[in-house]
Amino acid sequence: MDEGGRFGTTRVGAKCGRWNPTAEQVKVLTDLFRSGLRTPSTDQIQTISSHLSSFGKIESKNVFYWFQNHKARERHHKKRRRGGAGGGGGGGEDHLLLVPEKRGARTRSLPSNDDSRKREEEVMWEERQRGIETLELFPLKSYDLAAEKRRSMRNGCEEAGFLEAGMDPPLDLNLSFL
Amino acid sequence: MDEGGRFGTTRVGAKCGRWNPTAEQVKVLTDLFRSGLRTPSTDQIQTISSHLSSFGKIESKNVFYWFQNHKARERHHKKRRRGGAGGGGGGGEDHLLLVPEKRGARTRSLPSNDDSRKREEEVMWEERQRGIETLELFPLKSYDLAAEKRRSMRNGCEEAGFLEAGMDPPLDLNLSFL
DNA sequence: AATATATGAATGAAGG
DNA sequence: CCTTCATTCATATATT
Repeated sequence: MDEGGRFGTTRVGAKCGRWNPTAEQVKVLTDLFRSGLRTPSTDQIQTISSHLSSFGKIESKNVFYWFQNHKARERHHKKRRRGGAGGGGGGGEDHLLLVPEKRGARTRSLPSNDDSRKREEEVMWEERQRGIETLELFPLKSYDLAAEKRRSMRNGCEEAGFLEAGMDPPLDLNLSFL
Repeated sequence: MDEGGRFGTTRVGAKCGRWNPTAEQVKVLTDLFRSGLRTPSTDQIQTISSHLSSFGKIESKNVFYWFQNHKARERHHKKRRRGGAGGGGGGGEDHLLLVPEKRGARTRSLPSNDDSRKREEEVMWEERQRGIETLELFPLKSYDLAAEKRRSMRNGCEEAGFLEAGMDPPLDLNLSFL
């Protein structure tokens, strides 16, 4: 059937688990995207979400994920371009007035002139790596916890399946090693 | 499409190129986080990593990234509210025994061994470390430890009525609000 | 109904 | 720390 079922607040598959954008919401989001907006700031997300809430339930994270996904897929979507299905509804005519968001204007407003606060945390990690790499090989201490578990695979991608099957993990959360 | 994703214990199906934490690993990390640990030191990272290696392949950087991501996202989830995800599979009780670190024994500062290189960045970190030195006791807010794995997705509709913010959004499609 | 595709949601990894 | 990219999982929807 056509996607006509998802109009207004009467969406066919509108369950509670997952946000199902209405056609209007998608349209606005798409317009914003086509206008150049790719990574909205927190403030913009809030604003967009508030305005889009008039068309149905929506949260800020939905807007955040939408742009995140749309941007990521727009780039990797050049190969298998297929008809718009699912939420790709659309079809509508409306003009959009959007002011182009300047890149770099985030909520955090990182001052560009303040270079003194330029802490090199990357270096921090690099230094950490150096120390860890040389330490990770030899045993640190003795843990009774290590003897508790009998892991079957330490090498390879597939882990064991004794965890989530419904049984409790064989370990007791004794984290006193810290 | 292949849907053999997270079945059983871990997210089997993921490739080996990326760390795929097991349920136990996530549980331990979550417990540590709940205990107040936010920015583990190098020592703590390597210790945690060593212990967690019993449950599967893991590297120090995985622990480092996990805490970084978890902290950042936990903060965002304050506003973004997460949807139906994991469901707290297993989720039993978790008794955590954390030995408070000795005050003054800065985990980050390497002992007066022969550490000749001391960056300024570390000083910045030290002041932050002080925050977690005295965190073992005060109760953290309830963290959603239900995000470990998604196995029980048969959750009923939790809500459908409470929208955030007002119910009187302007109907104009003018997106000049940005 | 079964399969395929689109897309929402989550998170590991990395950059700055 | 904060922001962003890349992958992956999970599910709604379309198509056959």
